[in-house]
Amino acid sequence: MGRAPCCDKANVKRGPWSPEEDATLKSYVETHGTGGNWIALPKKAGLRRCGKSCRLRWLNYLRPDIKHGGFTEEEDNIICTLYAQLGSRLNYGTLIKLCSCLFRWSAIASQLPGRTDNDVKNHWNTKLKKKIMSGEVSLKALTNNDPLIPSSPTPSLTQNSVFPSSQNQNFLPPMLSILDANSGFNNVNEQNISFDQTNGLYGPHVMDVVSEIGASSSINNNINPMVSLSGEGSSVSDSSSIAMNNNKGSVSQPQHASDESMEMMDFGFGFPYDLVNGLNCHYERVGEFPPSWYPEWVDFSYANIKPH
DNA sequence: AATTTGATCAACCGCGCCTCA
DNA sequence: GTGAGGCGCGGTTGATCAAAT
Repeated sequence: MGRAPCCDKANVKRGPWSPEEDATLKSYVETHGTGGNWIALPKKAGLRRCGKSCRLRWLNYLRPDIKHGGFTEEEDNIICTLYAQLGSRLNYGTLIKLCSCLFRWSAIASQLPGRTDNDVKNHWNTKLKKKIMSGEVSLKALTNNDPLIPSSPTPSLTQNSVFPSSQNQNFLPPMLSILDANSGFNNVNEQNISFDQTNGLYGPHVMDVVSEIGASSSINNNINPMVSLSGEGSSVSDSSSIAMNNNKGSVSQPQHASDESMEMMDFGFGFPYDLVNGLNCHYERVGEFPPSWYPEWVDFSYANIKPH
């Protein structure tokens, strides 16, 4: 039995908004505000629309500070830069996808005044991704001097965090740190995972491990991987942790190897395997991703990106 | 001129998380 | 502590328009 629908779908209008509906919604919100209840708003405003639809229309189109039109080159750069920080972290995971940790377009959008997460997402999927694939644009990590990056690592990580401290010269990059934490996965141990810090290359076994995660037969059935991100979706986080959790059903873990393991090769949100592989599993541009920088990278996503 | 293909983006959808009774 | 209601998120769909054939 699924959840109850948020509205009576038979009696609400769907599809494109008419200018009259826009005017009604805009006028109502500007006069009365949302009242903290989008579900009740359409009835009060006299609209035959779902509350969620009203909210989306307001946030993505009618809000007074919304920017319409093409993205500037500067905005593209910001998106690419932030994607390199946040997006690639997601790619590390296949794993993270497994763990239901969602990539946050809203975090990127929050750095672009007047842009919505929907805008940024569409722009990325339709234009930037293609530019990157064609080599026209490159994903570039920020430097430590970049104003978007904290000047020093924020004290946000708990002692239980699997992410390494800046002082640890032998840490693995994030993906392997995560893998390493999930000791329930077969073949994940110091003998068969290697990372050449001089050349910035993962050892050849890494992708085998990642692929293995996509196959339920290789996962210890008693263990459910879970990434717990405190503050997710609400406010700035002051801690983060990655923990193992045995609660069945709390985390989406593939139950059938075939489809899920194939899907794994896509690494989430349409990022082709080859590109992800190039970016994350072989640090050909190691100069742009100095290993000593990873801790800040990790911190950054939790401590400095503020949701709307 | 007609048709097909591709690009764009507004809108919908389902689901996880949060709040509150 | 629990469950319902609501919010906010990323993923996906589909309508529309432009370009190509």
